[in-house]
Amino acid sequence: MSTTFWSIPTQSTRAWNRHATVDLIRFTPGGISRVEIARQLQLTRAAITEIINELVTLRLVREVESLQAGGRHPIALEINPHLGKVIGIDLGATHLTVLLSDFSAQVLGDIEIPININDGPEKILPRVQETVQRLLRESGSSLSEICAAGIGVPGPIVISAGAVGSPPIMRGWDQFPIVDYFLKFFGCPISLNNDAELGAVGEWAYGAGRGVHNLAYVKVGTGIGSGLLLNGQLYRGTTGSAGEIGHITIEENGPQCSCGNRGCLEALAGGRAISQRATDAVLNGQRTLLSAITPPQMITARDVINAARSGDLLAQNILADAGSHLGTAIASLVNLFNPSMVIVGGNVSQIGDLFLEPVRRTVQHRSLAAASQAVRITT
Amino acid sequence: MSTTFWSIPTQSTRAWNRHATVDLIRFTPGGISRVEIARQLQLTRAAITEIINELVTLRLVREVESLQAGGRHPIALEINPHLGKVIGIDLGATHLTVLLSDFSAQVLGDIEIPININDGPEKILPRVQETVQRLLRESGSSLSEICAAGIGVPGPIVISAGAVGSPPIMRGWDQFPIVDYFLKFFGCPISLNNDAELGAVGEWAYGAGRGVHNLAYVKVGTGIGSGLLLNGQLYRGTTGSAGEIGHITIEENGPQCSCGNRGCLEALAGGRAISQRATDAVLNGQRTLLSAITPPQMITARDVINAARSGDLLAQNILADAGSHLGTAIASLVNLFNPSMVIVGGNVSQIGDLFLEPVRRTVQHRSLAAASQAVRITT
DNA sequence: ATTATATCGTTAAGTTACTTGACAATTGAA
DNA sequence: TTCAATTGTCAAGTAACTTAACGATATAAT
Repeated sequence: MSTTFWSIPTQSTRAWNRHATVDLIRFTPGGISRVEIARQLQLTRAAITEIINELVTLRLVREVESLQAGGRHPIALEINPHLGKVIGIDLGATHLTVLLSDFSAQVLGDIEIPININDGPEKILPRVQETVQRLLRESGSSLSEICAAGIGVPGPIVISAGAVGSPPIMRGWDQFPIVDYFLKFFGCPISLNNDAELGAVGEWAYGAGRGVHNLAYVKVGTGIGSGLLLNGQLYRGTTGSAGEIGHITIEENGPQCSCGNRGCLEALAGGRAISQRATDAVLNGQRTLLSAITPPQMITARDVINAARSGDLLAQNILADAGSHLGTAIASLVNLFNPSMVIVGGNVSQIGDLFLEPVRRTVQHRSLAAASQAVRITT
Repeated sequence: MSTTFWSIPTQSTRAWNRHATVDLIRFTPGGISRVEIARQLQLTRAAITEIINELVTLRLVREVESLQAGGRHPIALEINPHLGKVIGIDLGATHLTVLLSDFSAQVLGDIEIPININDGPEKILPRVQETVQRLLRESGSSLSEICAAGIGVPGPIVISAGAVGSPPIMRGWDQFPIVDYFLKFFGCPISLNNDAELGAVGEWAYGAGRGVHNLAYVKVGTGIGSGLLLNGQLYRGTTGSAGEIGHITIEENGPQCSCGNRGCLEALAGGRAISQRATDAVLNGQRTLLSAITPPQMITARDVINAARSGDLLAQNILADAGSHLGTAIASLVNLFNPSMVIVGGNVSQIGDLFLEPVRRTVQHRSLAAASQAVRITT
């Protein structure tokens, strides 16, 4: 819409373009030439030359070998990997993943351990700290080398407070100053983000959604969240809680959800709903590989996924059913957003088309033609 | 998100700022000074002086009387109303409204007539033409004075074609070149837009949502549509069909909808659902003012609204019920978008809190606290 | 081997659209 | 009458591009 009031941030235009240049270099494996950057950013070679000169003197970018043929060989540019290291922390509902990488996003090591997010920050955060230190030891790095850390959590972020705000599946974490905690530990810039939003940006940068302007990333785990990339920008809403697809209503009188309502998507297709349905089926005496797990109350969503992969019919049916419910929610999302791509992530997406087919079919069926024809759904 | 690739549109920066200036003048009743424009657009007085000089020589803007006190009086600027006139056409499912205004958005006259949109463009468009000519005659204007026309339709727009694409409630209009048709008639720039999107921009510019950055406008009529203003920009999606809230699923096994699915919002809270429920109630012999209308099949949504205003209990219940369903859908929208305001428009919104209260209650109840606390719902 | 052609990166001059800072014009209040 | 407060304007300066020419390499053709 052209009726937006805005002015050019004159003092920072160069900063924007510098940032865009760095991102472009980072997200192009194998390096990229000045001319190619100029083409993609719609600037002239001369302008890029100047920006690159700055970045090279800052030692953020370095020149590597030449590339193609057809004339003078372009000089490949890449992020200087020796500038420092980066820590990534993925705080899930049931698992914690810590990851170490260098500045060019090369992974140097990672650790995954089971946790229960509802133990609260006082118990969990020290465990995160231990895990980070173990990872640093194991990969022969030291804390002083870390020059940035990123944290992903399954709840809405209050940016100003550096905390999560009234999260539906993170009991005890409301308003806890997570960023401050890690700031004291790492002593370097900390970025706290919603896990699904990170997924959306990740897919846009490296994955299936590369370069797509309107993209939704739906992360299915214990909870269900989504990250929205609209008009090429991450959209977070007024208070940073946009994309909470897990608690939109599918059935006005559906089953009870942990958030207190009835018929939420999460109550029909979330990790707990899947394990619950499996438990019920086993208790009812249905024939399935899952009967091997005792007591049946201990069946997890991951067990169901594994059984489905091994060909277990009951598990496959449960997942197809969840996929169909997810499809209904995604159809609503498609009607509202009209994105060009929806990417389904999380553990269930690993079983592939077995889960994705019911999703696709339901979306095709339940969303308007104008929108459903434009959307691609993948993992 | 800072990882967006963009470059300053150098050739058009000035055009942007000029446009922003014009908008600011237009949307400030009583005129605005150069200094105030400079403050709001975050530019210097000198820059604004230059832009204003251009606009004044173009005769688009003119200087009026002085304003306040406290120093030298600022010179008020306003849009030159004598530059030309503008036609607005609102093509609803059951009614057509044509409106004539001058350049400063002062309404000079309007006409409303009942139509049936499903008669198709071949029948309807000539009637629009007649109505426009009648309005021009009645207000003493001529076709040659018109220098712009805006058209609102209740369906998704295909901008490149100047037409609507597979609209759920506009049978026979698919891909009909509406813009071309009016271009031949008016011979001036035509702007074709979705009615709900126009509503969103209108509320943002003049109405309850002035200056709000994340705004959803929900238009409840025969169909239900919505216009989305995200990050201060109108969001239309990949193919221009974003905001189709009318066909998101509320009940997976709900009643049949005209779009072919089950349990769409429109099938539960749209104009046709309201009149249908009233007809059924009368046929079942319930006591209501609506029994006066014969045959009961002829009861319209507007009749139900009128009865509710007169205190009819049945009508009030039907509308409260529809409001509750609408609330469920808006709750989903709030969870996904986290807007700071939702504005409910259309005919039903005229009855005010009687309809809005169930909407508010359901949204409060069904959406996450982080999002529902930030949102205001009005008409 | 030499020349032609193509592409890459750099440099210098020009342009746009601002900002800075000085200044005259206007007004209410001391 | 003088002062302080504002508004609007003007001239000079600046950031961040663009244009255009040029030198540096590389492959392909003669």
